[in-house]
Amino acid sequence: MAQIPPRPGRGRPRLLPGKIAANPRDQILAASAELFVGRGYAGTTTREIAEGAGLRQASIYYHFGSKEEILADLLERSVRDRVTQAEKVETEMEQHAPEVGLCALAVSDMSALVAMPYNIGMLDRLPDVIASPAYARFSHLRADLVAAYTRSGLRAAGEQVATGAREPGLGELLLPMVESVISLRREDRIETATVSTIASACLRLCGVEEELIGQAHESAQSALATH
Amino acid sequence: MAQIPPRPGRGRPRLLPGKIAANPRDQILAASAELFVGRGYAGTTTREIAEGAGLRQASIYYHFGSKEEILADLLERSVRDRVTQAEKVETEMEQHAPEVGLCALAVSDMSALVAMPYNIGMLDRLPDVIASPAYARFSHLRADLVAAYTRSGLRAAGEQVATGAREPGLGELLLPMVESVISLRREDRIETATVSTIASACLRLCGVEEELIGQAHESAQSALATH
DNA sequence: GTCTATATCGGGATAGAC
DNA sequence: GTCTATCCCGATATAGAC
Repeated sequence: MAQIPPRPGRGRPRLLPGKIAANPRDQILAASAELFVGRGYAGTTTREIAEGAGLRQASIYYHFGSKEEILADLLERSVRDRVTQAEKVETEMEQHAPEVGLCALAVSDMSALVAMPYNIGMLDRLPDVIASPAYARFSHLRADLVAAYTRSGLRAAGEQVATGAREPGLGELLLPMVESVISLRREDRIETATVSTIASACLRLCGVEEELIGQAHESAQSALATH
Repeated sequence: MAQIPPRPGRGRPRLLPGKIAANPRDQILAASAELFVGRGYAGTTTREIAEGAGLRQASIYYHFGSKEEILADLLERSVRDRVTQAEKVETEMEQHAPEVGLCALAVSDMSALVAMPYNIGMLDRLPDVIASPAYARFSHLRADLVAAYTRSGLRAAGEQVATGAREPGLGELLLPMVESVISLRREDRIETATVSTIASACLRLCGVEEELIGQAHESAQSALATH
């Protein structure tokens, strides 16, 4: 916030100049996100985080009480935003055709995933993260997300698909597919064609007929744009 | 510590009686598999492995040179078998209809995944495993698997699907979906209905028409049974 | 072949100077 | 607010008894 130029008054000068984020707290979060996703939570050391954030290992503890607290912060950011956005899209799409709603949900969720720095959307799929006490406080958000996909999926699904997909919940099939967008990223970017392909796959998975898919895309796109 | 006097013999008596596996080496592998998948590789300690295998931490090093060597063993088992089986199924299905081939590939691969103890099929998706030097020696096998799915998928795909799925490779979409069977397991068992649902999803993803899907299942099932 | 004991190292976290 | 220095614990791996 109130950053006085590098005048060495309160606190020593930072070891490295700032990168993307302005304040050190966000730099720590950014570095942690990258490392947690790239090496796992347990596989990442606070020294590596410090190096990535451009300060010393001990300085992290001025901003966070523990390594786990960093994880908790990242987890909350990554999941909560997706859930609120998913439910918002869901209600906005009630007036549209079922397959349009599902398409919009998938597209907007993938956009959210891709917009997240360093693929932190996959954080809550890592075993060491799930095993962490920090995860328990956010696991219900994940369940909300699955539920949203199940609802949208069942609306769009043809009959034979809907009954066949009771076990497991349709959302548990759709969500991994949507989240596969994460591993398809290259260098922090994603082709819009890839997003379209995956969204189409979701519709096909629910048995939406081929002719409707293309149109659902356009409808979803414009519906999302207006809001 | 040190409250029980030791008994002499060729090697001291094991701390705990054997569980599933007969020999200690397999017990170590089994315990490691469960722990690696449940807490990540870096998040698992050799003490925990030892406890799970029913011996002392240091005794592990009679059977394996290092923790990483255990990981390498597990990685090789889990991926190699899938690749050989996938390519075998692929050639056997050349004479059948394209959608039957893809269905058979998906079903047999899921069977392999589910047959693996403790979901080790997901091992090579963990960041800390991928970051490990042990992984590099097997990453090409993973690529072979993706390639097999891409080939089978393109054969089965309708035209608009095939062109739309160039980027990313179709296999990179199909494989995560097939592997989602892992997280849908409950207590080491999986409903055959779940496998069918996912296989159907693969066919739909490739644009196979709804009427053909049911029959493809039966054909694939019987074709797999004869071999 | 498994144990006990321990060396050695690395990681998270704290204390206190500036 | 960041640093240096260090504590303390836990983790991997080794040595050697039995």
